[in-house]
Amino acid sequence: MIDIKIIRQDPQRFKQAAEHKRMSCDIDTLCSLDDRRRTLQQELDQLKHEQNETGGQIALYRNPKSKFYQQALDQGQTAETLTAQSQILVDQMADLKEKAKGLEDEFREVNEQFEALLLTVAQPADPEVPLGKDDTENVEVRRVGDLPKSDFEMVDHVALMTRLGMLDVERGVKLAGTRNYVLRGDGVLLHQAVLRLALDLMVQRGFVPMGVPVLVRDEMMVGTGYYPGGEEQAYRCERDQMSLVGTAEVPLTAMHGEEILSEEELPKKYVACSTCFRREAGAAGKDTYGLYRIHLFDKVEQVIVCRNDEELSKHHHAEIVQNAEDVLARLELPYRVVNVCTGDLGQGQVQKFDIETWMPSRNGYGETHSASRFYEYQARRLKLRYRDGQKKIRFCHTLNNTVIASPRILIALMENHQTADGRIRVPEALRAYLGGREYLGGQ
RNA sequence: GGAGAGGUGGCAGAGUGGCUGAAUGCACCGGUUUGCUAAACCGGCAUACGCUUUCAUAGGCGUAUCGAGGGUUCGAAUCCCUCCCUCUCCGCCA
Repeated sequence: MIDIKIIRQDPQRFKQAAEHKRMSCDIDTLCSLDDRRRTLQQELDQLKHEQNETGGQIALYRNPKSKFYQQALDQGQTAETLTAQSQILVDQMADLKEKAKGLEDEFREVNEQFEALLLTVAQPADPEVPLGKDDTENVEVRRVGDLPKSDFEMVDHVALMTRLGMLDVERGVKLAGTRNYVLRGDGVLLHQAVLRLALDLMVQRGFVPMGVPVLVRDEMMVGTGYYPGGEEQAYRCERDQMSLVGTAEVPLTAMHGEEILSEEELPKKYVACSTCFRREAGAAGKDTYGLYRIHLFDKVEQVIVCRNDEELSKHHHAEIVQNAEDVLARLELPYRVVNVCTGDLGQGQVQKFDIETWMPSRNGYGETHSASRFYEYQARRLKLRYRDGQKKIRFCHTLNNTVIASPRILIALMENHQTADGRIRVPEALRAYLGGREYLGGQ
């Protein structure tokens, strides 16, 4: 969410931001609603003030405990005469209330519209973000690692894993429909090994490991920017007004919502491994094969909550990208980092770097990581604040990135590390998590 | 799921209709005193929004907020209703 005061100062900037992100937002209507809202509030405050004053005076005449009341009695007034005098004020009060009623209704309505619209204002992208309409215009930042070269016919992950008894797509679909799967045997062990490797690395780097709810109140979805707008992508439990999260970013970021942290405890660095649920609505027919686009997966996610300082945010952004790259290095996988263009940015994101890992079966790089920084966009929605050195209350900045998401990463892992004899070479760093095995399959 | 208890400021804890944005204590910040530390004493100390003074820091005024929403009343932390949450006991259960 953007501060309305900043929008008011430079509406043009936000119109353009929405345009670049290919989103629609009626800034003009928002501003006129804001004007109306403020006028109404002033009038209402004034009326309320008069009511409070009048109420206070009535209290003098009607409250036997007040000094005024006692003095009046001493001066020969009776309870009856005092009550009679107060009646004039009570009548005045009725007038005031009558006037306020209409204003209140209008205020409520205007304010509701205003708040709903404010939630849809896009955060302007960083100047470093390339202009572009969609993911085809993302800009490659760097490529790391050599692509595998083989003198044999490479097989895709589904064939490999099925043959090795690691994956059963058919039964996954029988159980839960398309985009579902059953992992088995080494598939499960490898999946867990990769997650654990990622988690351990993050803990080593000072991130606090967390176990968080994956079914959360809708306000957390709103607070992190997924709602309104993303309802179709989430499994929502209407009965309970709760949603299954598509990423642990949601609970990790929202965890300190409504709080005022102290500056010394920042930055908060969290890592959580959680199950992620995605409906993939609107993706029908896209990436239907294999483990690429599935409804349920596990992901180790990193979240940083830091001071309200753009340079600092950028610094942490680089840090969380590096963390992910280091995981891929340990898995000995070739990847590239892309600077995501404006048209492919989310509403609240200032900048996003995707990491795409080489997937031989796609003959290309496939997105495996996504690192975003939000500045105070999420924090403002979540009321996630801290007290700075001057004791001023400020909104935090938030950032997040994937550390590893599996089974998607298994596509790259299986395919890149397959051998001529149909086995899978286990990268050095992963062996400790697989009982020291150097290969999966064979024997 | 059944029965009961309860939700007040950073924390503890008063407050059952007006003088209560809220006693008191602790914590915290500033000051005085003091070889140092501690103690003692004095002062300050919620959040949000709007208006306003100012170059700005920082003020001033107003409104709202005692879990949330609605109601009764001239007036609600206080009375009534609904919901949410926490705790205790019982039942069930990974």
